Amino acid sequence: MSSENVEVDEVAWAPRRRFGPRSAPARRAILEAARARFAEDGYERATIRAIAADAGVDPAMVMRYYGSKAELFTATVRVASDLEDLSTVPRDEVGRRFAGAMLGRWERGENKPEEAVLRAAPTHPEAARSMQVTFEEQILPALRNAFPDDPDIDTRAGLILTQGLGTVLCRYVLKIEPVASMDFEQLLDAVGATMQHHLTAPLKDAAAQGR
Amino acid sequence: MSSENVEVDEVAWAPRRRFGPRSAPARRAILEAARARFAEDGYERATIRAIAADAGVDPAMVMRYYGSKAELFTATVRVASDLEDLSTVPRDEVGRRFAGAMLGRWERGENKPEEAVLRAAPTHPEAARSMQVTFEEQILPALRNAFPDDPDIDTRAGLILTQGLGTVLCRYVLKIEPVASMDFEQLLDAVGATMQHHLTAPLKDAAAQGR
DNA sequence: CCCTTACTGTCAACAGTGTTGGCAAATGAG
DNA sequence: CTCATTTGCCAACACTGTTGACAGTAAGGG
Repeated sequence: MSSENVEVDEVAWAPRRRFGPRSAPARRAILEAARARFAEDGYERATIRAIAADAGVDPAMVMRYYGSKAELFTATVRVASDLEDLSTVPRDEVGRRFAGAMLGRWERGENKPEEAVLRAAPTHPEAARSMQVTFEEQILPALRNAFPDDPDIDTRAGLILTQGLGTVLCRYVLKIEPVASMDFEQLLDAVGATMQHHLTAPLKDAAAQGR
Repeated sequence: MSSENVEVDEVAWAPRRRFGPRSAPARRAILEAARARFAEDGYERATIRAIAADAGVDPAMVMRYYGSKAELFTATVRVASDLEDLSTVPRDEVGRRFAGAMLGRWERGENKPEEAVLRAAPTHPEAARSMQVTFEEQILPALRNAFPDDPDIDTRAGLILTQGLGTVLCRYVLKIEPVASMDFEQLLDAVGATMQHHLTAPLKDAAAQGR
């Protein structure tokens, strides 16, 4: 391999590797098996060998196609969750609507990738960062759209996240009673109310630091 | 069903076997090193070999004294969190006081065992169960004491847990902005208010399908 | 046709993990 | 002293993520 012939096309950090179309079925099978294993067993307990066995390929192929276990994980959690438009919702109902959108997916079980990343986040910084990105790209714009004139909307969105993530964690991940078995409508009512509180209640002045 | 053992030795929490007092320093060193490693690295990334190296003992000694990595973990998270008596607090201030007690420990960094168990809980069912026990033995009695006549206090305590755990998760574990860098007093005010809401706001009737 | 080249797959190996059992030294009781 | 128990060290096992060498395989050009 001569040096002049090598094209240094943007491979610096690009996750884009070049593979022929012949391996597409194998790659897809790997991704599918990884999604299931990660969601069910969590990041650490899901082994590459098990994923490869589920997909019917050699473990080395997983490495070849996805680089590492961490990259395979990030590939599985690449999801575009479409949050409904909240700009037309009455301001005193946004909290309830947001709670319904967030909890509803978990209640219906349409949350495989999110469950995987939430289970991995506390011990895997990359997963935690993925949650930060999801918050900034999904939740924050939706709430900014609903309250375009509120200067504190970012802080309020963060507070809403604490209530939402905590509910999801207790009910669907840790399964802590009585939250796990609580009537969904009752839970939705309470969580929606506190989210609404975070959205509209006056915030304590924190300008003491900005002299 | 109370057992007769009243004296809980700091070190003598070995599974079944009895060990001589000569190994007490080693056992204590192991427990201390494990506490630090589990809190900092999480359950899976904290290796027994590293814990043994920190404690200056052979990895096999960890197994001999604590049986397994999981048992060592449960030994480290045996914590008696002192929750203040809430029975004398005015009813409209319990939420704020509880938020201060829960978040204050994390803000001051007095939370090593809790951080370890919270990081491990999403992927380790035993850790999740440990959180259930903590909720039942610490949080629930304290709130029952503060609201002895409320028949829904268990449900309300669960709702409070969702707000509390979510806040801790976002701010101290996942470090999601803007919650992580938010002014503590402002955060405490908002979280305390929603906890108060969970405590005193009317609950939606869930008896429709209950009977 | 063969030859070249890149892609696809298989296998073995490496360093690291939790865990186990064997064996030597130390300690204390008789 | 002898002897049994405790304490510690070491090597090994099965497993993990990861790497590299090697063998088929499809495509394209002479």
